[in-house]
Amino acid sequence: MTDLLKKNIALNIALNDDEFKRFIKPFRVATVQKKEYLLREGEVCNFEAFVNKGCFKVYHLDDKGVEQVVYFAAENWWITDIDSFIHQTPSQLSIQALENSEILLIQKADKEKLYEDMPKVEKLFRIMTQKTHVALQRRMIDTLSKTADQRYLEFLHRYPEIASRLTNIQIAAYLGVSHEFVSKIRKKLSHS
Amino acid sequence: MTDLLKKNIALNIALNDDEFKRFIKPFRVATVQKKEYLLREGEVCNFEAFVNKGCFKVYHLDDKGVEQVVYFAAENWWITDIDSFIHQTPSQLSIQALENSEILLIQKADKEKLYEDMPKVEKLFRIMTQKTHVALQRRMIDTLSKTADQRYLEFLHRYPEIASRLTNIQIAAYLGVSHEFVSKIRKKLSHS
DNA sequence: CGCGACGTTGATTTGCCTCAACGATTGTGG
DNA sequence: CCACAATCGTTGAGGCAAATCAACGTCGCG
Repeated sequence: MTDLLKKNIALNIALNDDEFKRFIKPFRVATVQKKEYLLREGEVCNFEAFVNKGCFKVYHLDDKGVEQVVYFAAENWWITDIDSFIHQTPSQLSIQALENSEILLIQKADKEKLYEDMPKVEKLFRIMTQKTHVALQRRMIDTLSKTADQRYLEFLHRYPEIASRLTNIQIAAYLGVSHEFVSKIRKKLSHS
Repeated sequence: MTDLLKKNIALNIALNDDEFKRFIKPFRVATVQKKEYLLREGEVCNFEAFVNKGCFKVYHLDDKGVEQVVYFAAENWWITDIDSFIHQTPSQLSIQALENSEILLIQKADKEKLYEDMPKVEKLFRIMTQKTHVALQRRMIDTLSKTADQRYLEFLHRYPEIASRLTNIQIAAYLGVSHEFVSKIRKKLSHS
């Protein structure tokens, strides 16, 4: 149940068995059905979660009702609306399951207790946030400088195992283009 | 010399005078002339810096030689290439002074010593990275969903004191549009 | 003064959107 | 298990946002 999380953490810091036990204690397992929401726009996000199984989209709706996907989270990813979580303000994002999923949930208060009790955890989340930030910075540069064709290929290449589980519509909402145009990109790429 | 930094830190954590003294010790003052580089693409970034005076751009050059500005940093901002800094790999970014500037520099090794000696510093930089990440996430959403006109206005509104010190060309490189188009946006906005 | 960086404007082109129609696939209730 | 609805994918026509290219005026600075 917690093996995947243990491996995930080991990528960033070393915890012995006892430390991991203390770390894992405040987490609760939850199952989420496809199309269910973990968070809806306007709610305050008071959790962080690790995806054990399944897939989620974290997205924003603009004034016209168009979706922008901030990120997808499949196995081995963490999900939260970091803005709402930190400031405890109403979320501008929604989080929805794209498949029947299983997650490990921790509440904000419990996470802060972990920070206090285990300095290593402070370090762990600092490193995780830094890595996420680096990835977003790269995506920002790509979005500013590359065409939709290039970004589509880039996305397939970087997240092949996630991309294969997504619809064109979902990928389009990540790239910031219409799904019709994604369809045309695929056609162009297929015979070339 | 270090007053601005002291205030900057106080926004995120509380340090007493002794703690601040220990914190500030590894920092060195440096002056950087306009157009000088703090970091060039391909170099490894082994510093982090706090801007006391002046202004910098952190940017990437794409294959065609077009600039994308990742962010501007004026007084009270921190600068580093976080990717290169963390992984100690060649930087894909450059950092250049846009004005004669003064900064407080800390080397990577010294920063890591601070993390070890002062757990509060670990927390400080975790919070700072989180805030930066939230801002970048918002910018990502805007870039995906809004027109250049809207993003131009948004930029002026969010960073008025920085925007007024920048050329059209620099703002264009931040928005991801041509500088000619920024000129046309300004014209349109001026008589409306 | 003269040069280089910046800003403006117009003509043309291109990337991508919008709308609409239709086929394919998936899901669901009877 | 099938029928039918809903969702998804494809394709085309037309339009708009923004790029590109080119020309020219302005400003600051060595």
